[in-house]
Amino acid sequence: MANKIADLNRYIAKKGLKVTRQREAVAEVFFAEKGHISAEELYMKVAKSHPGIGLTTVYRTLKLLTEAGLAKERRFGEPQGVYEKEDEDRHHDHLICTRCGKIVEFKEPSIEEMQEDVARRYGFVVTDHKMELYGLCRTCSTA
Amino acid sequence: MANKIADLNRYIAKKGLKVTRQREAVAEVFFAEKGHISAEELYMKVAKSHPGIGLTTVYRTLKLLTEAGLAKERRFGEPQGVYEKEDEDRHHDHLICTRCGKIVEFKEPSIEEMQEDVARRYGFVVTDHKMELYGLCRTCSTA
DNA sequence: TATAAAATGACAACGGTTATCATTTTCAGG
DNA sequence: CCTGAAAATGATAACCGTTGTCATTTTATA
Repeated sequence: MANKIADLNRYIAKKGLKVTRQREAVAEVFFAEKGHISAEELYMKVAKSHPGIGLTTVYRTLKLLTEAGLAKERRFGEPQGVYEKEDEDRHHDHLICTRCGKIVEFKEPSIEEMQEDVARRYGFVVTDHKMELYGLCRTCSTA
Repeated sequence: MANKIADLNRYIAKKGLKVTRQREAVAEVFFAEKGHISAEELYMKVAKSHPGIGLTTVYRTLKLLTEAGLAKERRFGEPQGVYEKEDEDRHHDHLICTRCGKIVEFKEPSIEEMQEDVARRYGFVVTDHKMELYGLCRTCSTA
């Protein structure tokens, strides 16, 4: 967490940019998040501890975090993007409940292998992937 | 193709809606398409043979086609949505070249099985899924 | 053919995101 | 420490894809 901030500052230094209170505030709240968060949501959470920080700055910081490889933007069907932490433990996929909106992350290494396999057959070199399963979670399917 | 139009008209009748020249024109161009097309692109193609048809009508027709189960909206990371034909041969996935933008469709039944399996472990009932592999196509990776 | 219901097209409005720009802040170098 | 150039900020306007509005036209049923 503190090291995440350090990672960000290292990236900032490397790019000749500047460390600011606002960036640290946004990054801090972002890294404290568990799952996925939209720019708007993050903006409102940040506002609680650091009022005055603009939505624009939140967007800019999220873009910076993404460039630094510390965040990843996702889009689950809707036009609104959400961001998640990009940690060492990457390449997870998502189960999305279409009724309550719950999102569960999972990993399945054997699927990865199969993906590589398929890609090879079509002459592709895979650099990234996205897999989303839509359906009903336990609660919603039994209710 | 003609039967696609027939399908659409059947859906229109069932819903108590009305068959119009505009809808047929949009549907015709849409069904003649090979891969994925955005509303804007479709609008421009339609304009060639049927000038005067508005972008709004194209959007409305695409929505209608989607409701009828004849089209499917997709979003490949970008905010702009694209539409593809939804044929009997559904549940295919996508390989997307991040350099040239080429999109290849593929099917891999064994991946489907695995998806079911994963979902079951998390108590989910899967109704739909999306899998996208991003990378470089043969041309782009060798160039 | 008259009529009610629905579709159209032009345009405004919307939501999420990005650009603009004057002002403030950071951080070298002296 | 200062000073100054480069960059960041926040307010706001603009943007883009998409949807709503509404007066007018078209469809299809009686």
